[in-house]
Parts: sequence; C-alpha cells; structure tokens
Amino acid sequence: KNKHPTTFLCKIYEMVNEESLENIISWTAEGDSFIIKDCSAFSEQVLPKYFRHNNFSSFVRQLNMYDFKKIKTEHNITFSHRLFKKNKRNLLKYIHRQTSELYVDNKPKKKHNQKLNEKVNEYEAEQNKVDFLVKHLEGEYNTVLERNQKLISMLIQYRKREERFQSLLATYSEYATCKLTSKSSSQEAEQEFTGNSDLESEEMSASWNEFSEVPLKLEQIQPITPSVSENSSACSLGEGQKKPKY
Amino acid sequence: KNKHPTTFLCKIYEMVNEESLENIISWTAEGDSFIIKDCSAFSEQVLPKYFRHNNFSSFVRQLNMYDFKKIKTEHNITFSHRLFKKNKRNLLKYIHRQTSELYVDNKPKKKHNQKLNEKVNEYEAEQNKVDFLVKHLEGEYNTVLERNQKLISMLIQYRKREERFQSLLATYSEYATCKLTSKSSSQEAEQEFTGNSDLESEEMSASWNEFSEVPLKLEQIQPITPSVSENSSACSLGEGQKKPKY
DNA sequence: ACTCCGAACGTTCTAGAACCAGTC
DNA sequence: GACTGGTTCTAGAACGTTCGGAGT
Repeated sequence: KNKHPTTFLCKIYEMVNEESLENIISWTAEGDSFIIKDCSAFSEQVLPKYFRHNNFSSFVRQLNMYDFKKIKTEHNITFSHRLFKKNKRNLLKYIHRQTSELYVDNKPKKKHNQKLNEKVNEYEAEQNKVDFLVKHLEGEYNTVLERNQKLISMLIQYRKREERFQSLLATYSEYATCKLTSKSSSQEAEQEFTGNSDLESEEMSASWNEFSEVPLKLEQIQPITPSVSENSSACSLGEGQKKPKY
Repeated sequence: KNKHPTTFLCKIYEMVNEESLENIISWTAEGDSFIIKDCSAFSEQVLPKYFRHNNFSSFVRQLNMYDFKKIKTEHNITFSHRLFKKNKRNLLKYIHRQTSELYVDNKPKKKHNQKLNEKVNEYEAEQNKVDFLVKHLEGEYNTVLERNQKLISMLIQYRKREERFQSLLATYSEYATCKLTSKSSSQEAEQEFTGNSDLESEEMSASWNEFSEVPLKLEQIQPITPSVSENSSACSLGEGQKKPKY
C-alpha cells in the first residue's frame, strides 16, 4: 500500500518544485519545508491549477490532514513535514492522510477532547477500582458465609450434645432421686441444672430465638450475583471488544 | 450585561458600513448579511486596520465564535447572523461570543464528540449499576457478619454451658462412684460421657480447632472499606462537582 | 466487461484548544 | 491576578468524489 503517494502529496511536491512559481511558493533555504511567499497569488493563481478550489483554508486543512505543521514566521507562511524534503520524492509514499482516529479505535490520539477524555479516564480508573473492590468483597462475603455455615453446624452439634447431656443428667438425676434420699450435693446439682432462671440461660434462649430466624442453609442465603464481575470486567477497556451494549 | 456590543462586533459593523470599502466588503442587497468581494484586498488592506492581524482565517474564526454563518455563494464570501442587519446597530448588543459549551456545563451541545459521549454515557450507566451492586453487597456482607458475630457469641455460651454440664456431671459422677457401688446405669452414663472415642466428639473437636483459627471479634475481621460508596457516588455525575481527583 | 458498494480521499464550514492581551 | 475576548493552529464533521474490488 506504499506504492504511490496520494495525489495531494504529488501536487504539492510538484508545485513547490515548479521554478515558475518561485516567487509564490518554494522550498525554504534548508530544503526541509516549503514557504508560501504570496498568499493571495497562491490562492488565486496556483491553487485552481492544481485543485478544484481556490480556498487557502481548504489547502491548509489538507496539509493538516497529512500532518504538516505550520512554522511560526513573520510575514510568511511555512509548512513542514518530517518526510517532505527537497529532492526526497521517494519519501512521499510514507506520508499518510490521517483518518479520524476517533472513529478508528475510538482513542483520540491527541489533546483534543481533553475534558471528555479526562472523564473517560476517570471512569476507567474508577471502574477498575470498583471492579477490584467488588471482587474483594465477593471473596470476603463468601469466606464469611462459609465460616457462618461452619458455625451453624457447630452450633447444631453443640445442641445435640447438650440434649445428650440433658438426658444423661436426667438419668443421673432420676437415679439420684430414686436411689438416694435427700442429699445436699444432689439437690445442689439438680438445682443448678434445672433452674432456667439464671441469667446465662435467658441470654441463651434469646439468642437462640434470633438464631432460629437465620437461614441455616447456604442455598437459602441470597447468593452473590455473578453478573457483577462479568459486566465490570467487560467494561474495563479490553482491547478487542466491539462497543459493549449496556 | 447587554450594554455594549463587543469590539469585534462594532468593528465588523463599522467596516461593512464604510463606504470607502464598498468594493471590498459591504452589505448584501437585502441588507441581512455582508459580502466580502475581494478577499485578498480585504485580508491585506482592511483587516490590519481593524485588527491585530491580516489572517482571513482568524477573522472567520471570530465570526464563527459569534455564531455567524457562511452563506453558500459563487465567487463570493458571505456571512450572516440573525441579529446582524443593515441599519440595526442596536441589535448588536444581543450577539454573544459563545464560550465553549463543553466547559460551561460539560455537556457538549451538539452532535460533536459522539463517540466519546457514547462512551461516557455507557460508563455512567455501568457506574450506577455497579454502585448499586456494591451497596447491596455491602449490606449483605454486614448482615452476614453480624449474624456471624451472634453465632460466635452463642458458641461461646454453649461452650460455657458445656463446661458447667461437665463439672456438674463430674459432681454427679463423683457422687455416684463415691456413694454407690457399681451399678450398670451409672457405668453406662459415665462411659457415654467420658468416652471421647465416639464419632460426634471427634467431629466436634475438629470443628473447634478450625473455629479457633477464626477471628472472634468483629474488629479482627477486615471491615468493608467505606471508600467504595463515597467514590462511586462522587463519580456518578453529580452536577456541582469540580473535577474530582482520583 | 459491468455495476454496485464501500473505503479512502477532497472540499467546506465550524469548533477545539492553546496561548496572548487587555481590563477590572 | 483572574476573567473575558482575540489570535493562531489544528481537528471535527458533513458531504461530495474517486477508485478499486467483489459479485454478476
């Protein structure tokens, strides 16, 4: 695709080299840029010969499209391009007209659209941050959930054990009350166990009531929606995606 | 603020009305726009008299800044503005130089920046979604964490109760072994209690060992960073914020 | 060969962005 | 010394034109 320079490049190269136009447009002394000495004559006489218009601004627009830069001078208009030099016609084929970068990969390549770009960058950064936090939170949540499940099963086992203690104690108690006449130690023990009026047991049953409202199975606890990480990662500016639809 | 028209408006009004420039710049026949008949002469002779430059493009830039529109004509350059008319100098004060709308309310007013705007809108939508999910997750996490804490305190109470059961049983057991000669029921009971070789107890102690690695205090469990909701809400395009720093 | 289509190029008008200058 | 307007260079956007290649 580097076979021929575009017509525009050929034309400006041609007119800059044209000796009859030396008083209007020519190379600079250094030969690394070209100078338009008579802007009016250039617009009115030269431009129509090479292009379909005589608007200097259109000419300049084309130069900018090809990444020529205007050089700051007094009373003269000078443009340069690193690949546009005197006696270097073979370099022309490497100069390319820039198609709007915004449309090509929707990354505007320059300072342009600064404000919007800042915004987009902020959003990207924020998105990445939130992504990370969400993933972290998910992990935390799941570990806590597992721990929770473990605690619940432990509690259930404690309960079972306590039931067995109780029946065991009942056995002892029954045995004691049946086989023995009133002994002080037996009474103390029975009182200590059967008396539900002590503070600890009250707390306990209160806690247990609350606990009974808690779902006991992992499935009953609302799971983390997996759509979070999917969406957020899809939005974290992967290279290949084609305009995600939200 | 509508007292005086800006100097630019005064100057173009003045030069359009200047009879000595009639062959270069003048009103159109209808008097609702002005025409530049000789672009070169205008640039080289007229512009420097009124402005600090002789660039036609700078002049056009100003016209566009004041919302003048170029009229499509042959061989002539014509501009018009709905408030710029012959013999209507008093209308000039209502013409305003447009400051970049992007900066004013960071909502570009036209079709311009389409792609970037799409992106920003996508990010806004995504951000709101993720915000919601994060808040939801935080809520879930905190309830699970509370529940966890409750379970842990319950477990501790169960443990205490079990210790008391054990000492109580020990008392019974001691009492039984001391005061009674070998009875079958007593032996069974004592075996059931002291025998740690049964399956349930093994599970139990295993669980307990795992549990001991689990932090018992809320403070030891890593809290959710509150920065999530702050940042994300700050990024959700509130109207008043001045360029948040991430 | 022919035509249709799409991509790149060309022309025009307008806006963005950086910088400068006057003014309050 | 911040704010508004002026100047300069470059880019965006719309639209027209050309050119080459796929499908017939």
